[in-house]
Amino acid sequence: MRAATPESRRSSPAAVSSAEQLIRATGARVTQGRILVLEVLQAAGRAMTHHEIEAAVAGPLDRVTVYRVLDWLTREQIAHKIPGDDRVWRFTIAGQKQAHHHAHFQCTDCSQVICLDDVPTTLRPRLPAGYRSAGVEVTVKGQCKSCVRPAPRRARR
Amino acid sequence: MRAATPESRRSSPAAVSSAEQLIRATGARVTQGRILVLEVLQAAGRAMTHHEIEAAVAGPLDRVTVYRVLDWLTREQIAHKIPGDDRVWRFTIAGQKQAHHHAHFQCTDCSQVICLDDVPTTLRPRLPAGYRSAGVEVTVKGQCKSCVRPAPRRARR
DNA sequence: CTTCTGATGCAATCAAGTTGCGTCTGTTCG
DNA sequence: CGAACAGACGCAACTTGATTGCATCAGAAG
Repeated sequence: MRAATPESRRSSPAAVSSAEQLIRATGARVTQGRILVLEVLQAAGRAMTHHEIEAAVAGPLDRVTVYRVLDWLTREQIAHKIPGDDRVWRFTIAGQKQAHHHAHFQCTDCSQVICLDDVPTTLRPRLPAGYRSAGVEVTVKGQCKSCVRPAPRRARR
Repeated sequence: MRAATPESRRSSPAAVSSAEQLIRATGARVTQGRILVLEVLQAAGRAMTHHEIEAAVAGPLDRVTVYRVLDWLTREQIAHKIPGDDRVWRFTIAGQKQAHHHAHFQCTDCSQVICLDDVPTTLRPRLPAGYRSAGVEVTVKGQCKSCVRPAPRRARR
């Protein structure tokens, strides 16, 4: 799975991930923080909060750095920033099919967010005169797999 | 438009509003704070932040009281709590047609939110196995009337 | 009018997120 | 390879929307 990069300067055996390539492609600096955070996001199949990401990152990365990396990833369109019902941002890797329209699912019990890729958000709502639409966000509310049957996991707050 | 209430104990000429009736119907106490906040929400045709509501209320109501009234209104299903892109809650009166499905519009410039009542949110997205849907929220992103043409009003923050 | 429950006001507190600044480190260039 | 520079990082302080504890006040019932 080795990529075209000439040599791995890092000792980690799983080095030169697609994360690193993705970051390098932007032309910006390829730093440890960016690689680690992006790898975490890629590994997770769901939207993660800043807290979760910070905890999941291997090396100890500063709170603020994680915020800044996430902000940068969002600006670079690599990640996607989602407002939740608990006033906490969540982030996911922005896949290509999620370019303009795609839907999210948010659990009303544990606030977890996942992406729903196969939702045809073809509806074109009628806006009041003078308003301009730039896209539609669809969020399905309900209970996730983990909360629908067992005792609901309450949101961490 | 006078209601069945025997006597208005308040000096305000426009007394015994539908707000007061609505609150009385819940069986809970009819207090000044609740009336004032609900009247503000009813008068506004859009979603308001806590700040806006506090400013719009006539008598000086404590910050915390406004929070608590809004919380109560939301629990009572009279109001509707909307998470925005600026980490600020917004509230609207929950009309009957907005019972389960209805859409919001949020301006990407000034963060203002309005309700779109006539959006047929008939889409029924396919969820992963084990997930249970409890409703769909549709949010249209774009520019509002005030921000589409003149210099954009930046969000208050 | 009295009583009682629950709403209110005030102050303190919380937590997610942001900012300023000095230091460190990728990257480039010689 | 080593120096130089811009940009990223770490730390601490700060901002702000929202929440909580507690003493007091005020609807509603009797």
